[in-house]
Amino acid sequence: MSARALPYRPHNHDACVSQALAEARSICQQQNARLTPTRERVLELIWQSHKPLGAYDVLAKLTSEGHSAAPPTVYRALDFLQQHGLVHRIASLNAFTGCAHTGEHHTGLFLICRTCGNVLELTDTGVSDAIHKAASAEAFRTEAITLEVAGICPACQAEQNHE
Amino acid sequence: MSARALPYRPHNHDACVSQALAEARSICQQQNARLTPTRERVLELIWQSHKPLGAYDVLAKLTSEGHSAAPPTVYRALDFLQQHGLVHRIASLNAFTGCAHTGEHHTGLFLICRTCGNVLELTDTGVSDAIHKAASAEAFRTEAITLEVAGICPACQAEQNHE
DNA sequence: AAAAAAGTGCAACATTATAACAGTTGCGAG
DNA sequence: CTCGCAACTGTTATAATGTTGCACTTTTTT
Ligand SMILES: [Zn+2]
Ligand SMILES: [Zn+2]
Ligand SMILES: [Zn+2]
Ligand SMILES: [Zn+2]
Repeated sequence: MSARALPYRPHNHDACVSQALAEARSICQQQNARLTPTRERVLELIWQSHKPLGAYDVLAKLTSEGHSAAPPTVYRALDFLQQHGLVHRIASLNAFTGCAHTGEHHTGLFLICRTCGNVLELTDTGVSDAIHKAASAEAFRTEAITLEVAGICPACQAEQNHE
Repeated sequence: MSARALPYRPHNHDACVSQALAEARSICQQQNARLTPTRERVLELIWQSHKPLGAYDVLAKLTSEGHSAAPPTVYRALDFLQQHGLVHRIASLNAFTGCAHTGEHHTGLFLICRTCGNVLELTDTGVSDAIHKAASAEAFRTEAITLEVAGICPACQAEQNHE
């Protein structure tokens, strides 16, 4: 089989972060949106790892940096980032994760490891076609899809087998 | 096209409720689980309509009936009902809906109308096969799937066109 | 009947998210 | 330039959702 996806193996995560920030700047410029320091910092914090971060986790990191912040600060930044497709909210975790497919106008499928907490975002036309087809069969007009798969990632499966 | 699914047309909803309760009794008996009065009443309240109900909505109805209840009462009943496959939690709404496919050991796909709030639960092997396939391709071991589709139901689409 | 297990009531608390309003900043029109 | 609007931010308070811990009761098992 081919190489594991990034979250499942050691990698230069700083590259993930700087690429995400670069794309964010580019996208905001295109869309005439202001990626203010707070927003950029929140995005960077979200990208600290491939584990989704709760709004209050972000808040704690901000305040620990001396940033005088309250919940609305964080939620407003997260709303902005979601609106511009830079982060996703994981409904089953009440947490946020950086978008791995910015600009692609995609329907994300999230693989959430319940052991290590890492999340891998996929896009899969087979899946989204099947969903649209099923919805259409009921004459339902689809607008948004929440698709979150919980389970065990390959790295954690290997861990388990070594025990 | 064939007849619309139940939530999308007038129907004898009392039949939905009594069938759901009958199945619940049968399933609990099979599984040696105790469908106590509180649990049964919560299930009945959840089935009051095809719109998901929040835990605190259930709580309000219980207390308005004179039942001395606190949040844990409701959450415990809901946990029990979920455990036995009698209700589902809709993560994107923080709300609960009666299971329309009890006993089938299924992966639900929920079509959620953002206008009327009704939810239709489907099972679709095409969809779940596609999801399992996508997860397997990443060597991910799937345990649970959250799949919620937001949009406009056929009934509400018709409404819009009449305006 | 005694012991164990499952269920319930209750109080307190934890977590997640929003409302309302005042102040500030960036930016274009005149 | 500077006035004025729109977007953004800070702050306080509050709403909505969910959990913990413990004492007590009911049911089941032995
Ligand atoms: Zn990375
Ligand atoms: Zn893992
Ligand atoms: Zn019905
Ligand atoms: Zn509708």
